[in-house]
Amino acid sequence: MERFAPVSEQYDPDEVEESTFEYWAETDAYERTRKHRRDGEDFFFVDGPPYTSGAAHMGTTWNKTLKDAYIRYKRMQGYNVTDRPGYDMHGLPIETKVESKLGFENKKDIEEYGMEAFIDACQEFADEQLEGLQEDFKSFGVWMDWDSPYKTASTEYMEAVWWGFQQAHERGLVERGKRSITQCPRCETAIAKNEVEYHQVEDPSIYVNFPLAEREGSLVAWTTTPWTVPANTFIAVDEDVTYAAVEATKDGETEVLYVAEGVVEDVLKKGRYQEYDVLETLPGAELLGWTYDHPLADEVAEYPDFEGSGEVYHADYVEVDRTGLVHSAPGHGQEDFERGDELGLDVYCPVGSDGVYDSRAGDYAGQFVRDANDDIIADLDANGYLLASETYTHDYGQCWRCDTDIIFLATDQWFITVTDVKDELLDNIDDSHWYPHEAREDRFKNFVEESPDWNVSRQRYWGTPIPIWLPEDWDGDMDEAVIVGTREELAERADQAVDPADIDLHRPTVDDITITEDGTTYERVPDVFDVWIDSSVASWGTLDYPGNSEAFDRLWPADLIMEAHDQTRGWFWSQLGMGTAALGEVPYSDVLMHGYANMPDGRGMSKSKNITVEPGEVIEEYGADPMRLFLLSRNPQGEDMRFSWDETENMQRDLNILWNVFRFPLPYMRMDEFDPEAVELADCELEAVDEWLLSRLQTTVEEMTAAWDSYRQDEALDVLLEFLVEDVSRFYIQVVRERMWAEADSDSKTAAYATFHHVLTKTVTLFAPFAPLVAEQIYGTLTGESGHPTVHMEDWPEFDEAWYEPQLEADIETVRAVEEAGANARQQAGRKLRWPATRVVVAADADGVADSVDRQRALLRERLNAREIELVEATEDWDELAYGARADMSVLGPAFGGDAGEVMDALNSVTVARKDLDALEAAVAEELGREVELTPEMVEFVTETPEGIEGTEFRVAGESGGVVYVDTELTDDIEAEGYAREIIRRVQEARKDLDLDIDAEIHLDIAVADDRIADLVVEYHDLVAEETRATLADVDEGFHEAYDIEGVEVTLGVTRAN
RNA sequence: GGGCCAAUAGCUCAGCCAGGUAUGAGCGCUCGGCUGAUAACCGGGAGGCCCUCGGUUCAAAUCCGAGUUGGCCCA
Repeated sequence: MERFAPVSEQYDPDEVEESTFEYWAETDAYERTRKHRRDGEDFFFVDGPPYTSGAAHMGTTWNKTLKDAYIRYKRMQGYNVTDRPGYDMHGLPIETKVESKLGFENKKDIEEYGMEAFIDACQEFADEQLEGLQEDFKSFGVWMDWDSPYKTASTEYMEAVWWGFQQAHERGLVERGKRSITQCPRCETAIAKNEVEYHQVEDPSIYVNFPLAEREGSLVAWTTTPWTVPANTFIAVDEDVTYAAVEATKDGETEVLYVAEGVVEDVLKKGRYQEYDVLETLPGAELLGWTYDHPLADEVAEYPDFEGSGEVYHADYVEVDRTGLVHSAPGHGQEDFERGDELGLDVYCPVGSDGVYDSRAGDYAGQFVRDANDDIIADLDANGYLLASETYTHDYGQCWRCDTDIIFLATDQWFITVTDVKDELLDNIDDSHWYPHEAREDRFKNFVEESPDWNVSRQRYWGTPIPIWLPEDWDGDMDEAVIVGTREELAERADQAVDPADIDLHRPTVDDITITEDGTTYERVPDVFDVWIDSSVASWGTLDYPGNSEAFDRLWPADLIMEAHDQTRGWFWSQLGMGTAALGEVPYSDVLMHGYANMPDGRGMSKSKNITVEPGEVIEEYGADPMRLFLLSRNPQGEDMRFSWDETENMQRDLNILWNVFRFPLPYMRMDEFDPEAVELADCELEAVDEWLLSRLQTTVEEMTAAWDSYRQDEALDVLLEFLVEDVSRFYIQVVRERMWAEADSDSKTAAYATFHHVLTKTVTLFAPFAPLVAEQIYGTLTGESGHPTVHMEDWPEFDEAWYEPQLEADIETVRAVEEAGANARQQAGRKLRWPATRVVVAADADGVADSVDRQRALLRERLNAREIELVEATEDWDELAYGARADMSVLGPAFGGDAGEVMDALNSVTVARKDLDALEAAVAEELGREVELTPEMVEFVTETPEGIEGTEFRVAGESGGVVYVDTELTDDIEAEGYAREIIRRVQEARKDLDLDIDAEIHLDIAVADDRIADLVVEYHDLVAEETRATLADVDEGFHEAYDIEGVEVTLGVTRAN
């Protein structure tokens, strides 16, 4: 880019985006930046892979923006950053999308269509989505290695999964087992707990009598799943609860029922018994071991009838609710399963993976379980075991993909038994640093402590095949199983010819491979891994390990990962588990856990409910950089974000200020052919404000760096924007304007140019990680050929002690406070800034303030347009002042106890003529109606503006600074200058209206209607001429305009000279 | 139902950990000013049951308890 080239008058995000993207492409900016840091210290960042279905939403956008910003920051600090993006491409969500695209209803349709073709369709779908996501991420300036993302569906990556699994196996952490799992009968697979969504459904609610075998009466249990009754194995009671034997009468017949004492009346009412009699009460412990007959023994010939079945046991999950006895079927319910496991009971489950009863279910065989509910209820009724039947609306789990009601089944699944290494997991957690720290201590540790073994198997197609080969009559001994870890290993052990360089590890290719060793042939189990397993190995999968070990040896474990808080139990956890199971270590060092992106009103975003703010819309409305700035201005540590259109607009305005600030000096620098390379800042004759701005830059750099390094880029941005808006725009530019405008070359002007150029270049460098697009444009315009090809190759600015002047910063802070108060006082006096004040009196409250004012008198005079600055030291009083007092409650509270508030009010309301404690006590006593004893520590005296003088208090660094008084007395000279400045302003306006270049010379004709004023103005003709680049002359043609200035008519004529 | 987090001006948020008058900040609103950055910039003003209820304390936005609403996670 050409240095100091003219730029558009306004910040236009669209234009900036377009030209920057073009520039990046032309110059290979990304590749060059990476190359530039090739020899830097390694920084291993790992991208948490987004799932490849759908476009980037605001949450993903926030996440990627944060990642991009931190990667850029780290690069600027010299690191060689790993920035490979990742995509999570396997799993049921994509399968169901493809199924619905192809019009499939269930697994059989897939088998008919052909597994290979179906998997190809899934691959194609995932690839398409991946491309869309990449384009989304690029659209807001993210720089990652888009040309070679890691894909969980790639052969290299699946191998990384296999390897990790094999490592876990070698540590003895893989086993097959029956578990009660949540099954989607449509998808015919187990689904993870977090994939279960809860909806309100209406289910049967039945009370079933289980007839006691060895004594009279029945046990009454309640259930909402009649279809689990065939699998009833035992009845659970609470041994510490009291139960009642009740003789109940209905329609002349009596029977004995056992229920918890506390619910007798409720149950009997449900059963519509007319009378009842409590025969006896007994503790639950006495019921233990009682036996009963299966209520569907006739219908289900092969009902659970084995050692220990049909008995009463204690269980912790029993509550005195409904009946106080719980129908338990370990083949279905999860708690039932666990208790049955403890009791050593067999697991009986007469239901297939599609939710259809098998032959063991007798009369119900072939029926879908939920469809059998009515028959079962009818049969129970016919058998005389139905006490009551009604319906019940409750939350019930459904498959997140297809909304089918889930069922609980005990089936054979593969597990990684992370519970065996729980202590190691908890130890390893301490090796990671979490931001915010509490998330690790509270949320994560709680979760890990309570987490069960991992069911890693899914009975599906589009996933990494589980690399387990089993002999035909396998007995469950893992030593007899073959677990393959790499392609090479597979090629070596397979019976078939396998080319490791070429093989696709997906089903069905691997399904056909067998292994024969020592005369035994092994076949692969048909399952695939749960998709969560894929991403759990990202820390080595992203490095193509084990296929390639160089990067792994050098980089692993990850230096940094960052995701939202839902990943606590997701990716943060799965990586810890897999890292520990496979390598005995936590695979990441730093974790930045951010929040969720919510709607402006605080609701969660939801694509399906059409409650979203789309990143594309925001970019279109306000631009990519403003959106990024907004996202990066939010606290990234745990807290949810509310998206705000208004705040995004504000960011655009702030960038417009950046644009204006940078644009301001360009015409002058161009005109004077300023060459930043030829001027050494240290050799310039810097003025105080220049030194001040350079010092402020150091402070800004230091504060920003500290914020970045503690993962608070939002605070860094605050500091930067404040520096830009407050220091550069609102102060430095205002002060430096006259120096820039001066016609003649001067050391002062050069110093201003050099300062400005240096500060702007550094400032835009500091902006680079936040707003990479506009930063690039500005940087290019400031540096031209002399800088790096891209701002993103710049080093992160370092704090430079040599330019740091804290005293000067404090001085200017005081100057600005005084200036602001002075402007206020002027306004009260109705005196414009253009009219000089004869004097300004600063009555300081503190020595430091007085010293600062004293040192900066010249600057203050200029800023306040005052002829004189008078200073009243802190130790002095100004005769005409009155004083008030302010209470210090930290002293007053303990001293006065309950009366403190009252004393405070009195103190605050009185005034005295002197800063005198006795006088104050007297005044307070008067106000309060009684004497109080005050100490100097209790009060702070404050100046108050006396009548007749225009004064305004000011504060410095949160402390009272003093009062600024403006004397607005008019003299001839002041009037003369006032009018002259009014004229200058109007001439400047005319110059602009006439579209004159800033260095164009003019002829100026001034006619003042009032003779006295006309004479006064003549005194300032030189000033007017200089400021407007004018020669005073008669102007007959061209611009003529009459103005009313303070009631005096002034006519100006302006024309271009020559 | 359980765990974690949040609630302060119209909006977005500081302040809370280490209790002491909310001079709260920016934006917005409004009135005024400035004027070769000008769709920029500066000053004044209005605007608060600090989510609710209890407790601790001389004193609570801040600490504690219960609740409400929202977010995430787990049932």
